[in-house]
Amino acid sequence: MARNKSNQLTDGEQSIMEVLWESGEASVRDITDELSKEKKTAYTTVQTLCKILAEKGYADFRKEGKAFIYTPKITQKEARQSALTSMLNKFFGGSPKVLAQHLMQETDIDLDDLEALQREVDQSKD
Amino acid sequence: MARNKSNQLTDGEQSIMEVLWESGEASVRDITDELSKEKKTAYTTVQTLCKILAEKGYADFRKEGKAFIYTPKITQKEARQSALTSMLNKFFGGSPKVLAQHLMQETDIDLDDLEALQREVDQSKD
DNA sequence: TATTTAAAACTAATTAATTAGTAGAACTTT
DNA sequence: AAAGTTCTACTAATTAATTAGTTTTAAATA
Repeated sequence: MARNKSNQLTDGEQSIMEVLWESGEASVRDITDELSKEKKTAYTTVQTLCKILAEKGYADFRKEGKAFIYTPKITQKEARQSALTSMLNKFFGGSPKVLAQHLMQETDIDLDDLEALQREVDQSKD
Repeated sequence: MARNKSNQLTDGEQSIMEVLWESGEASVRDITDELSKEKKTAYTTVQTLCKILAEKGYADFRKEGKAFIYTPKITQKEARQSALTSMLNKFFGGSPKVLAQHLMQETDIDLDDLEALQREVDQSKD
């Protein structure tokens, strides 16, 4: 028997989505060039990953000339939500409080920051 | 070429660590029985995963009679820290503020809760 | 139009992860 | 001591993920 397909973005998928979120849309060539700034990446590697992203429903594509242009199908916000929920359940017993506690213990975030964030959150609800 | 070994706990590894954290130590039999309450799991599956956990440095073992007894080598807190840091970098651009914002938007946690947690955190620092 | 170029399509190799069966050793019980 | 139990060790099958080479196709240009 074998593993299930991960519903979370893998590292490779993530780095491509990052480019798509940043630029709105990008060809395989665009993505390859962008990723290669960080770490030399083969065109065909990106091509394969893009196809997988489309299969998994994270990206869409259209043909323009002979090249495929990919666009993100989920927003960064949705990806973050999904990641947050998944890690909440996996590591923190589903308790946001336990996560928040760790967050305050292990990062430089403090109450003032949180208050400011709360105001932003409240405003965006209107 | 192929993927790297994940430095994060996989789902299978996680579920075993959960048992070890809960009970302090457990034989393969103990773990198998515990996991099988949730989902029938073969003894040898647990055995394989335990071996991997030991290889990866997440668990220790000692022989008692003819059975191996496994103990956690990292604490749940350490696993949470590591997961938190990793997701912070992967999904939230390393920004705890962005994560906190999502946390307040998408869970029922609010500022009062966070203030209470902050007090606990402060106290534990003394 | 022939050649070059660039993209997709196809192929491939490797390791991790998941799940579990089988063989064999050692201990227990009758 | 023979039989049964239970554990480890070994083996194995399958899919996901990662990375990229080779072949084919189509467009651009000389």
